[in-house]
Parts: sequence; structure tokens; C-alpha cells
Amino acid sequence: MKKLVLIDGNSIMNRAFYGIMGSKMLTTKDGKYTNAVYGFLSILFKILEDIEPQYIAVAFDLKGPTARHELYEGYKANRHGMPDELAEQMPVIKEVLKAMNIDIIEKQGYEGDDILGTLAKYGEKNGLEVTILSGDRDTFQLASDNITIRIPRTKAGKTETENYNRAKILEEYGLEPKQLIEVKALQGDTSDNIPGVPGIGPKTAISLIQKYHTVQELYEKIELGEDDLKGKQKENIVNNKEMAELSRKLGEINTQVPIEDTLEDIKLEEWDRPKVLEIFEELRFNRYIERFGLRNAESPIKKTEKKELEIIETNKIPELNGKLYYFLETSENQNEEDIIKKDITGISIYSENKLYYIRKHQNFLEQLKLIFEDKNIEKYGYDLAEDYILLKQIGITINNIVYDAKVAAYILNPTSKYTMDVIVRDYLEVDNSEYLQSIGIKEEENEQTSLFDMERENQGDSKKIINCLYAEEIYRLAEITLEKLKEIDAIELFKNIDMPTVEVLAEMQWNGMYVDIKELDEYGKQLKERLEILTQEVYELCGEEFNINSTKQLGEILFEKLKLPIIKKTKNGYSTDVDVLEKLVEEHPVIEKLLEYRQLMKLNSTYVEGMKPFINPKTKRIHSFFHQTITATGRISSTEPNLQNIPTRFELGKKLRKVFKPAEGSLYIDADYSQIELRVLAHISNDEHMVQAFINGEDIHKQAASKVFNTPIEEVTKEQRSNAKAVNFGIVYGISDFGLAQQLGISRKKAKQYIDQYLEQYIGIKNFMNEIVESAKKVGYVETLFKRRRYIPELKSNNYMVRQFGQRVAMNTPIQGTAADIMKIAMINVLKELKERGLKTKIVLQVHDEMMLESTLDEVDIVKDILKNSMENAMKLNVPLIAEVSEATNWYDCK
DNA sequence: AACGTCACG
DNA sequence: ACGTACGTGACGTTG
Repeated sequence: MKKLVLIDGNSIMNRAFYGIMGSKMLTTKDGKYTNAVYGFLSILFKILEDIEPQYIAVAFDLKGPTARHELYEGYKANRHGMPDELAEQMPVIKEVLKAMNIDIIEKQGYEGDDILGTLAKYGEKNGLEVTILSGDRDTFQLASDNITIRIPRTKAGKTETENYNRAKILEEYGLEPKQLIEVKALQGDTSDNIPGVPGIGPKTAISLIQKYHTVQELYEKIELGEDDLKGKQKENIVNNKEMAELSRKLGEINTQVPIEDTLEDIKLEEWDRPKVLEIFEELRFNRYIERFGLRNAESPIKKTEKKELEIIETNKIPELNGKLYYFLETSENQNEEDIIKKDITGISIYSENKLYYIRKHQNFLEQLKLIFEDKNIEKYGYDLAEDYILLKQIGITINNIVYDAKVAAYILNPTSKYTMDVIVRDYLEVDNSEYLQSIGIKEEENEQTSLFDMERENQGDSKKIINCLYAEEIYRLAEITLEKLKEIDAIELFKNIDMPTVEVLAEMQWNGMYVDIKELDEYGKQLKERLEILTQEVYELCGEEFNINSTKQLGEILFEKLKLPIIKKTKNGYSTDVDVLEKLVEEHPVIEKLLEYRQLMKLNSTYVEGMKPFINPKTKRIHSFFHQTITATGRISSTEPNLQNIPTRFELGKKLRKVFKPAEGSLYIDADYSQIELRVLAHISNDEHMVQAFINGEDIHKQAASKVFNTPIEEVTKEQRSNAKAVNFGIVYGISDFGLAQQLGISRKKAKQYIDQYLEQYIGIKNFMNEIVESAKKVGYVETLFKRRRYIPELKSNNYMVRQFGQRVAMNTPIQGTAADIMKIAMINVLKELKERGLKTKIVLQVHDEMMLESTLDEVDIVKDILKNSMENAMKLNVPLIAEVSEATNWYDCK
């Protein structure tokens, strides 16, 4: 059977636009957006591969009124036009389609859906198997045995599809596809502003149509008194007959559009390859150029200005003139004692328009030491935190770090990715893989680190070339990104906060946290013994053995075998998380065993067994990575292992902190900020009451309780305080009544009351929240006090939920991000003080609002002072910053 | 590789 | 009617 594919151009462009936004804002040289075109093509190519059709056409909406607008002036009245970034891509995709000889069908006065519907019926009549590719479900009414609707869903960057034919729709809705028109007539459609019948949602609409088949029949039955409707619902239906009938007309896809195109016109043809190549080059779609081999003999590689790299291989350090632009060449090793298991095998240096490459040789270390330790040479590189350790491992302490391309790119856009290749593409507008390929190096990109897989013979040579390329690019990146940082007024943030942080984090990794392995083992042993008992008890109570760790198996046991009530579902089955289990405790004795099992299992697998492999055999310490370019807000993150989520909320888990200890003759000095996020909020909102509360040293949650519950402050109960505390948290997160309700286990209505009352009382906060969202919508981003910027494309989404998320992000990011900035400043100042005073004390950990130092006994007093002062004076807010300091011989005892 | 779960601020 | 609190990372299971 021959196949026809029909594409709803507007809706797929829309999907593509929002689908690959943010993650990679593709642009051409002159800053035009290309993400929607790229995404559209990705979806198009996928369907061409999947279906291999003989016929294809793409329908687009044209501007201007349609027949539906004449029927109802409110039609699509709530639609705001597409954003400019998308609108400017519409002509581009049409150009591409033309070059591919794919038929574009547009018809004044008709919508894309109508064109699709007409063509689909036409195709079906001519014996074709039809697939409609659309982003929305309105087209389901067109489904039949030979017409399938395909909805692409972008999930985590991958496109998956859902297919709906007649059978699937029968199964899902219990209705014939055509009847979905009737459903919509009752239900309406907010996105198209189709009214429907008030008070009738999808569920009701579907069940009504299942019973009465059509709208017409529904009203006939009502007139005959043969219906079984009652109350408000019946009233609504009876009173809105006209609305329902109008809505039906609006919602029905017109399959009678006068279209001249015939089967012959929509036949799939060969591309105009040179033309497609030209457009793809302009759009910098190198992936596609490569994939379809568009650059063949007839269209050779366009010679760019860039010549082959001239590399001077030498054993001498070139003249540097106070600046070192470099890239280290490394190879992985198996050295268990290394903090980072890599060796430096060479270095490429860019200087004065020339590229040098020095391979490891006899005097290599001495040479590296000479340049890297020289305080008069500014270091420009990529990922200097890693270089810091690599050099430290061979006895070199890097000095005068001024520029890290990864960090610069992060500040320019904290929600992007920062491999060299991506940064270079984004800021130098060059495709490294394309270039390397042009000089005969085949590259295989590795997601994380941009490693390259090369042919054996020339592996060393290729590596050399790539690293030299990078060294040269670091030079150019520095020029360009520093300029861009100035443009967004973030140069001080970069120079005074994030660049100095590089060294702080590298120091923390280098210093590490000592772990008492014997105690850890003992702790683990106890967990495992108890786990063994719990496992047997669970088996017994459930009457069979199964894998308790499997949510699938556990769900079947609990909800099918034991018939416990289903509280919550996940998209693949029953939910068995703590919230659910806690609600079931009374129902069955196995539940409390499960809760304990879960807790112990987590502790043992993640924190005992998971931690062991990371203890360095030489230092007996854990040297976690602290990443500076991961979070969207400016916070630090920690991996391998994550030391920022060691248990503390429950006693049993907290005991684990006892295994973290300072060295013999040292103490931990630990400090955490009190309420830093609320203090930041008080400062930026300048809310009178909250500011005053902090200045007076009041209990902030108690004050909130007093205001929310309209109770004198002395009479606030513990429960009220605890609820108000949750409201305070909610405020920081970007409040939503649903979230608060869930947190507190109260009704949504009640939660809304709390929030309204809170915002009436803290009027400054209310204003801040409104203003920040407004501003974010206008300029597309929010900033911290220190000008750290986060773009929020979600605010422009067509999806309500995504937009809401954008708003919460707009509220939360300045708060969380400013707090993160302050902490970075404090850490920098602490280290500076320690260095200036020549102290031996080391920084070992940061957990967002907590900082831990390892101090020799003789330095304890002075270090406590330094720590407290650095944190409290990190910046001047209009409320005091308070840091609570403690000392102890293990982490657990740090209070 | 994705999901569910759970640890932290 | 829809279906969520903000920011992370790691584990075990499953497809």
C-alpha cells in the first residue's frame, strides 16, 4: 500500500520551537534563530525514515480571518501571535521545503487542519495509507482505519511519537473519531477560545457523548424528556444549546477545502541538493549536511578563511608576554592514588599568532612549573579547576588564574552546555568537527567531555592538532566572551566572584574529607544486619519472596495481592513513595517494615557502599568534584560522590556524619548562614515588615505565623509556626497553592488563603513577586544582585504549566542565586584571609549555606573569627547576615 | 537510558 | 479541567 504523509506545518514548527529552546538556542552568524527549523527537519527526517512514504505535503496557516472567525468573532481571540523568534523562521522552513521539492499547501481563509483533513480524505479515497503529523489532538477526529494521527513528543531531547488510528481512539475514548467533534462541542477548547458548555470538562463531555452519541441527539433526548440529566449540569446544557451548536461548527474540521493539488503534485521527489546545501550552510546545519552527504564532488567544501593550523613543535617555552593561552593534553591513567586519574602528556600554547606544542620530555615538569607558578603570567584556559588538580598532582601550584572559557560561557548562559566544541560553536561560530574533518581528522563527539575517537596510527597527531586548535580558540573566546560579559554588565561577577571561585573549588577537591573507613564499615555492617531481618519480615508479611527494590514488583504485591488502596499513580504503574507508604501505615503491618527497609537500603547503598570506592587509598579522603557550571542559579554542585546530600534530617542517617573527621591535631570549623534566602528576599523586596523582623532579630517564621493567622505573636502555636515556615519556603520557591497544600496536607483553598493573607501582610514581597515576573516576561531573563543572569524561555511557552513554571523560576532564581553569590564571596574571602595570614587551615566543604574548614588546633580561634566575619560581611544587605559557627572532631558534632 | 525513589539545601 | 512547589546527584530496576 502506498503511503501519504501530511504535516501540520505551523503546529510542528511550534513544537520544534519550544522543544529545543533553552537547551541550545541555535542561531546563525547574524543572530537569526534556527531552532524551530532544525527541530522541524529532525521530525521530518524521522518520519520519512519510519514511514518511507511515496507522497508528502505540508500545510500552513495563512494570516487573516477564516470561515470560523465569521461564525464567531471570539474564535482564537485569546491567541497572541507567535513570538518573533519563531515568526522569523517560518519563511525559512518554507524555503527549505521548496528546495526539497516538498509540496507546501496554504489556502487563504482555511486553517492547516482543514487542508490536512481534506487531503487525508482525498488520499484515503485514492487508496493510500495516510499519516498526519500534528502537534495537537484536534486532528484526532480525522482518524480512521487508514488515517493515523501521529503526535511527536519531545522527551529529554529525544523525539518519540504517539500514534492514533481509529482503533486507538476507540480504546482510549470509547468513541468513534468523528464523535470527538461532539465532545469538543460540549467541552470547548480554551486554546482556540471555543466556548462549549460551561461546567463541562473532557470527562463529562466524553461520558455524555458515549451515552447520547451526538450533540443533536442529546438535545433531542432532552426535549423528549428521555434524558437522565439533572441539576446544575442539565441547566447549563439546556441554556447553552446555541453555544454547543456553534462550538460544534467551530470544532469540526472542514474536509471540503477546494484544493487544486493532485496526487502528482504531492509526490515525494528528489531534493535540489545544491540548493539544500546552500541553505543548510547558511543555517549552519552541519549535522544534516554530513548526514545526507550534501558535500559531494559537485559541491566541494567551501574554502573558509581558516587555513590549516601551523603548529610549531618544540621543547622550549615560547615568549609569552605575560599571558598564557593554553590547553593541556592529557591521557587517562589507572593510578589509584591520583585525585583525578589523568596525566599531563603535553601542552599547546597560543602566543603572538603562533601555535606551539610541547610534548612531555625531560625538562617538561620544570618548564610547566616555571610558567604556571609565575604570578606575572595570566592564565587563560578551559576548565582550570581540573588543571589545578592535574598540576597539583605533579607538584605545581597554578597562580594568577584570570580566564576560564567554561566559566565565562556559563555566566553568559547558565542553562547551556560547555564542552569546547559547543562554546566554540556558540561564540566563535565555527564547527570544530567540520573543520577537523576537512583536514582529515575524524571526530566522534562524546557528550560529556568532547573526547575524540581516532584512528590508531595518527591518534597522537590528531590529539595534538585538536589541542592546539583549542588553545587558539581559547585566545579568541577570551576576546569575544569578555566583550559579551561587558555587554551584559557581568564582568565584575566574572572577575570578582566566579573566576576566584575556580580556585576555591579546586582547593576543596584537593583537600578532601577524611573518612574513618573502620567506622564506616561498622555502620554499614549494622545496616546490613538489620536489612537482612527486615527483608525476611517483609517476605513473611507478604507471603512470598520478591525484589523489594523493584517498585513494579512491590506495587503488584501491595495493591494487587494485598489490595491496599491506591493513593497515587506514576505514569508506569503504582506509586510506592514515602508519601504513599505513610498513608498506608494503618492498613497493613508490612508498611512500616517497608519504610524502614527503604531508609536503610538508601543509607547502605548510596552512603556506605556508594562512598567506599571514592576513598583515596593514599589520603584516606574523599575528593569530590565541585562543579561551578552546572546549576541554573549559580549554586555549586558536587559529584563522585555528592557530598552535599549526606543525611542530616533523621538521626539514623545523621550518624553517618560521624565518619567524617579532621586530621589528627585538627578540628572542623563549620558555619552556616541563618535564613540566608529569606534575608536575601527581605533585602531585594525591601519589605518593611520582613526587614524589620530581621533587624530586630525576631523569629521570622513566628512573625509570619502571626501575620498569616492573625494572631498576636505571643500566642502563636507550634503548629502555626510550622505551617508559616512552610509558607515562607513556598514563597522562596515561587508560591503555588497546590504545592503548599500538598506540603501541608491541607486543602488547596486553605493554602490559597494562607498565601493571600501572607502577601497582603508582606506587601513588599507581593510587589517584588509581581514585578520580577513582569520584568522577566519583558526582557526574557532575571538577574541576581550581582547580575548573574538566567534566561527563562518558559515564560513564552504556549503550555500553561510550562509558563507557570517559568514564573516560579523568575521568583526563585534571584533569591537562590543571590544567596549562592554571597556564599561564593564568603568562600573567596575566607581563602584570601587564610592565605594572607599564612595559615594552614584548609577549606574542605560547601553545602550551599554551610562552609566547613579543617583547622589545626593552634589556629582554631583565629579561624573561627575569619569564618564568621567573612560570611557575615560578604556583602552589605539592609538586613544583617548571620553565620552560626561551631567546632567539633567530626561532622556529626558540628551543630 | 529512563524512571522512580530519596538524600541534601 | 489541567497537574506543580525551587535547586541538585545517585542508586537500583527495567526496557
